[in-house]
Amino acid sequence: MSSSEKPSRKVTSFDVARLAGVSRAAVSRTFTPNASVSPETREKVVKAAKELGYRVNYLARGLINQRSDFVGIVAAGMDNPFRAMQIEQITKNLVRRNFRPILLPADHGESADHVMDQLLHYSVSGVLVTSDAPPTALCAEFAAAGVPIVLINKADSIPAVDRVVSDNDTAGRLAATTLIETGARHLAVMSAAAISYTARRRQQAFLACCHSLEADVRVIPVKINDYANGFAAAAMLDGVDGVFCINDYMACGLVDGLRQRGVSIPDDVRIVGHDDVPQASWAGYDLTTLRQPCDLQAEQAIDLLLSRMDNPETAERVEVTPVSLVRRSTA
Amino acid sequence: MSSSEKPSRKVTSFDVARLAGVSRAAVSRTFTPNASVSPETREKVVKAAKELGYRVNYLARGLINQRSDFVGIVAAGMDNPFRAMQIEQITKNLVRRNFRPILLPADHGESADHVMDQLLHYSVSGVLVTSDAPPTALCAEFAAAGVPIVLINKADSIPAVDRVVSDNDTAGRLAATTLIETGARHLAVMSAAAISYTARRRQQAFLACCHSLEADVRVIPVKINDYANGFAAAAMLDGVDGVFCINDYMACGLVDGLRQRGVSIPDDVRIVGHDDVPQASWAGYDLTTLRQPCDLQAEQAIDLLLSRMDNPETAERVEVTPVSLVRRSTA
DNA sequence: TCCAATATTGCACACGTGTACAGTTCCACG
DNA sequence: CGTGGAACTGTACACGTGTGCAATATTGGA
Repeated sequence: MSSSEKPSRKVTSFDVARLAGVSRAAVSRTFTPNASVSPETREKVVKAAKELGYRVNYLARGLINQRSDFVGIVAAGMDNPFRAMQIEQITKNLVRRNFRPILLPADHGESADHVMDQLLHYSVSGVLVTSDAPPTALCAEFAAAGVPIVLINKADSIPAVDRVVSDNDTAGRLAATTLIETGARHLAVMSAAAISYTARRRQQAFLACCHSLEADVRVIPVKINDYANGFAAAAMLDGVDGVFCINDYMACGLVDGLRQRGVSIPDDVRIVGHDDVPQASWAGYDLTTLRQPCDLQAEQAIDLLLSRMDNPETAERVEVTPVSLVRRSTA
Repeated sequence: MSSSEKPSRKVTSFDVARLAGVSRAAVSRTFTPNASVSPETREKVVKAAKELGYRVNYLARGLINQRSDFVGIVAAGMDNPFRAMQIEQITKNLVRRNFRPILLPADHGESADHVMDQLLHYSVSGVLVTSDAPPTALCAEFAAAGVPIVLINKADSIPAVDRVVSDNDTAGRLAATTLIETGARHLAVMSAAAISYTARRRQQAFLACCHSLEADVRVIPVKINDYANGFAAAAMLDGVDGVFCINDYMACGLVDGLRQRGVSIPDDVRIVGHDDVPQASWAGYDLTTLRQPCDLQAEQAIDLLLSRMDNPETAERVEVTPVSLVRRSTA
């Protein structure tokens, strides 16, 4: 009201110290956990701070602590709903643990280099990579610079770089057995194996399982694992009566493409997807799919980050998260 | 190879200066745009920097420049695909302009306070708010602290707080005329007007247009503008043959709900959505909808941010982005 | 050759904070 | 009352950088 302050300058710990009649160190200690301050000093400081609207400058704190509470998230393909789920889980988890997530979209391959390079200018506490095209060399550089880095669903084994990967082998096997069990005899797997480790791995496991069961199986290659490619692929399914789509995003496209061609699901063609994105449970699709617990993945990835912050010398670790079959109406 | 350096300590401009045989100021100037350095000095510095793997510490730079290149993004309801589009556009635009987006999920109302409060500890260059529940008081506090803040699709007019809003009035009118034009006679609008300014505004415009055309119209209130509520609302449509869904996310639910009840679209019920999310163009829905240009919104929001950074005293401004009708098969 | 104008350089300070160290106060116990 | 210890406080330095200012080197012209 009457306090018509002009906040032209940021208020610093000096101002608070002066107003509270204590040393600046006392102010610092008041806002530092586990520091030694007497109750009355603390009270004076808190009062003065509130009056001035003081907030600790975390950048300055990070400068001296060599640790900034920032965590970089490198993500590509944000049109895929699963990516959105991932990012939501990761950011929420980070914020809950008092980190600040810096979100870096890295779609065009070469831009990932540039974008990740930028991160090295901030003293990020760590980096999470969910991109499909991570520059391996750059990851190694982060590790060399002492920045903990965790890859989610990535291939490359890099010294000192931890990973969280979904159980793709079980996924491929469950997909195959479910399709066969529900009556499919001529199977196929749709994936852009060339550009995605995850797709490659699931495809291999699926094929291996089919072969061991002596089932007829073929590969339907696509360029990108997205809706449009799934939709278009509906035209290339002659004779196939059971398809494993490497992700739900593409599976939705396939379902729509098949329906448009008058193919009945699951009577003519059975479909199993992967990820359990929200759309998979929508009544319009009701996809049978393999759920990937992206909340758990976020949790484990950040745990790995923290653990490596404490002792950076550990050998690289791999956490495998379980998949679970969600039976719906497409298989 | 042979250079078995132990990078235990961060390399600073001192190290570079020593190796290059120049002063530390020369190093700083080399990496500062528009600074005066001779070509040969610059070359020596660049060479030394590359050899040591030196990177400017942006936190320290921000400390002295009073300006970190961080921009906070406060977002809620990330399950809505439109939010994902928004976040993708905003982050890409920010990165392109050499800012670092800090993504803050703020779902549970009171947590928005806490989360935004955290931002004041970093010298963020600005804040973008897309949340449906923005703490007005806190926004004012940011403005008072001299932090530029832009609201996207928000209601409150706050001194020194700029806004980008979609043209909700035109949206409501276009929805009404399109439904009537395609044969609907008993209209309805579905929205959670209580919790969302956007929903309220579109609903008002829709109702006003219906009234002026003397069309029969009613309101179908829902709790949240999401898929599940849209799906459930399919049971409450007796007599209605044209529905304006406040967003596509909910419209998808309504479509699925109606189909499950054997209602034919658009013969029995016409539907117009809003946002033009990816799913609206999926063959399974093929929603007639109102496109909101979220790339343009991101561009304008960041423009406003920059412009207010230069002169903070400007009166608050409002940019209205156009909507365009996308005719598909549901109306 | 000499001078003025310009370009470049280095010194020193500033940004806002955490914390080791030494000094002070206080309390409990012998 | 004396003493040891614990609790607290303040001083001073460190973190890594940008930049004003004065000093110096360079250039151009007469």
